[in-house]
Amino acid sequence: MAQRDDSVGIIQQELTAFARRARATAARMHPELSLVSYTLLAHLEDQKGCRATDLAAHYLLDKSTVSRQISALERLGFVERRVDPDDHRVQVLHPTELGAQVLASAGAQRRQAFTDRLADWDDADLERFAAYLLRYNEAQQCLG
Amino acid sequence: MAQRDDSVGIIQQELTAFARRARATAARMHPELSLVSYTLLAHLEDQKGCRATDLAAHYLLDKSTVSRQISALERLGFVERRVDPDDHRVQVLHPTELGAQVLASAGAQRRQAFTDRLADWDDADLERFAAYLLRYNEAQQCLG
DNA sequence: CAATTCGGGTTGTACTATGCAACGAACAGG
DNA sequence: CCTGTTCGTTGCATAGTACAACCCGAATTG
Repeated sequence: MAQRDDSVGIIQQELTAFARRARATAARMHPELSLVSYTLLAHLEDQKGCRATDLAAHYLLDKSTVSRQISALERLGFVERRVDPDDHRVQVLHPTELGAQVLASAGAQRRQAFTDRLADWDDADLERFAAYLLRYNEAQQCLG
Repeated sequence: MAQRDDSVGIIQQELTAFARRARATAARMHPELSLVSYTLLAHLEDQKGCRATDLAAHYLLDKSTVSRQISALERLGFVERRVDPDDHRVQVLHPTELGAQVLASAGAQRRQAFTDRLADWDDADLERFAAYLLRYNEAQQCLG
């Protein structure tokens, strides 16, 4: 049991340390797209467009926060709003061509940074690490 | 190689998703100690006291940010400053008794949340996951 | 149809976290 | 001493965030 507790403690500590540095790391990697903007824009691309309310629900953010983030992204020309013809309250958000490019570029930089950092890992370890993270985050989703 | 790239991509995505939620999660778990305050205070306890500059270097923060965070923690009575007798520029920071209690309480809540979330993992998986996270973060340190 | 409620977004306000630049204080070496 | 370096604080600016109050359009209901 002590061994198990140790493992949990390390996992807690190391994930916390990572989270603590993530924002600054993102800012250094791609200054043009903050971690928040990156995740919102990536979600829009994944979902092939969605509403501001959906983003708020998915990232546990207040709708006002999302509204401002989207305004900023629109000002930068990274997202565009399309009013839903069936319900004029709703704006369906999509990345613009430019937004998609910037997102791809930031994504490539993130990917490269991770590739470098994991360069000396062997394939089997990488695969298991990826599987563990997936499993961990799936469990987290369920807690709301 | 494709398999390897997939693994890297998943690791990038899942760590990003975790980071994105960490702040809000911490706020829900222990409202009296934000993620930032928690990590700084925890580091002080781990290191049995250290300088503001050390905290800044470790967490990639500006020294002014650390200065203000420490001021806030001092105002709350969670840390105390001891001027180094050998160098009057330096303040060695320590958690107070109260700070240690609050830290222990927040730590217990974090620990419990992780224990719950990892309840159905077997010991060997936990140990390997912990080892992977340690290895990952060690590599990150070196890039600083 | 009119009135009410509901859902999606925006805006006002306030607060926290953060960085950069300018500074002050103290040490270190000539 | 004078100069450069290190540690920390403070002034200023900015981003991210929440909450509450609001507006607008849609749905419901009497």
